[in-house]
Amino acid sequence: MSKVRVRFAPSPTGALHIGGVRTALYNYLFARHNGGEFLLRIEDTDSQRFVPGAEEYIIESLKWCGIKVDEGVGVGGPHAPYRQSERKDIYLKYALQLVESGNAYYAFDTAEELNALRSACEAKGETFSYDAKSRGSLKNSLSLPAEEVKRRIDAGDQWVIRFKMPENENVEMDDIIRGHITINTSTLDDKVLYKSADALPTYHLANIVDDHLMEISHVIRGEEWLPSLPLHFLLYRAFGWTDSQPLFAHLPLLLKPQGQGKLSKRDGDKFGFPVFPLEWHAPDGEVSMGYRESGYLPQAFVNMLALLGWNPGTEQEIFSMEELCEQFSLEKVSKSGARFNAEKAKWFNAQYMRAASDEFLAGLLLPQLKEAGIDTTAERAADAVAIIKERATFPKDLLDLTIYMFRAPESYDEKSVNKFWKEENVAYMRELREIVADLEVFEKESAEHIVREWIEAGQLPMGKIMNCLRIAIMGIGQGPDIFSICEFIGKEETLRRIDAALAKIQTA
RNA sequence: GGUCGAUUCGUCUAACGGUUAGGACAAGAGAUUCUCAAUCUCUAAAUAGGAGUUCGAUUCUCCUAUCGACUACCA
Repeated sequence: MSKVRVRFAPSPTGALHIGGVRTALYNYLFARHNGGEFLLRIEDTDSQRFVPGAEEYIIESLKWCGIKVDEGVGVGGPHAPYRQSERKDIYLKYALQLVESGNAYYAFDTAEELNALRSACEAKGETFSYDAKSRGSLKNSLSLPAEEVKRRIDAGDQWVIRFKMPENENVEMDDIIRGHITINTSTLDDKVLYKSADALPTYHLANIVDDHLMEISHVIRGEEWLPSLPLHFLLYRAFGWTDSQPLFAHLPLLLKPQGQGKLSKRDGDKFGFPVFPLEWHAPDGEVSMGYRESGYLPQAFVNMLALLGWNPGTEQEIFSMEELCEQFSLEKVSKSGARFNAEKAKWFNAQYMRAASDEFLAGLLLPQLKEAGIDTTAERAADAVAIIKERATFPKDLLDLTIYMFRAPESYDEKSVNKFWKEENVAYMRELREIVADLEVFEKESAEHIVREWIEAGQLPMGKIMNCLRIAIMGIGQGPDIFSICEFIGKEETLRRIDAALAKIQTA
């Protein structure tokens, strides 16, 4: 097999949604798995829909995900340029080649004329199609005399080049994911390949020409392209490139979490969770949230996305990018569309949070502490994080989970106080304060041992005492092991907080 | 409407014609703990329907239903 070369070829018409990111990811994984190359090509042949900033957004998204581009926009390469708008000069030649070989023709019908025909047909309950049946009665180089065609072109009339779809021919195609597909050309129309108005090709032509020129070996793209696969097969044949034609794999679509239809860019964040990898500022001022800004770790995001439509057939769920590269195969991609589960996405993030090193998490916590007016060292932050990291789903949870380790409570949770801070318990707290004060070694294990002995010896109410201690130290009724926190804040601070609680809280 | 595609627990999915149809998220119950999470254990939960092929069908074929994509001088 020739070298594996795949491409991700988005159109810069807005932010890349997670379906697009998944397509890029699968292309990347396939390339890595096969020792091949991953290219990024920008398909900006629609000048009408171009959105400023979209290309930068795409590049930044891939970077954040850890998807490295080997060749293409942003990195260059032997087939540069990789932006189709910068390649516009090369497409006309290929379009004309098709006209000369009889596979395409000039058409002069205006958009208005065609729209009128469409509405007229619709009114009759029919569908207009520019095809073998209708092309003879429309304005094109097949129906018009040669002089007329020449005159129109010379006069600067606007024209397009359309593919001349063969009549009643079965196109036999193979798709790596979907298997064998047969389509009869009679159901297809004469697609526009090139338009003189902006001297730009349409997707179909540009795509085939560039994939050929860039020596693409596999086209891995969304299922929405399946209906145009026969056209693409026929284009390869018309150009005489069948032998070097890439293999195709059409990925199942990502569906809207609620309602119906495929996920789209316009879905923004109306579902209460992001559909974009990064926060997106649309030109109209609308801001949509991103996975990055919502606190997802890129590894968790990639892991979650990889499993949406693919799995290796084992029960493994947590994969590093390296493992994904190693195990990915198109044969294991499922055929049906996937609706994804926001809860599971959170679960993945929590898994990566708890697996992260204390130092890494401390790096996330430190700025939050600073914001809260707390100055501490990276070591202290790492120690704090070690105590609570399996309780965090997102980086932003870290502050709430550790704040009481750096700052004595300013108020005490009313509900907990009412439940536990009773006269008899407060008496125990006074005793406990003295036991703590007498401790020579202030360390979790030994302190806990001594306190427990005291409780057991006096057959005291363990739960009540511990909860009161928790209220005094943390101000709230829940959290991690209380002795770990006491050890963290130290003996002096522990005593200070107990004294403060004793002085400040009214008995319930 | 037409063409194509898809259909396994609520969701993501596993099971190269032979399994008590497996796992994960979510849900429920229990264990554990000083509390809350986490963790562990358990429970409930699915082959869209109907024909056929076969000794045997989640798996192959056909029909129906449902869902989806496409049906632009958009990608």
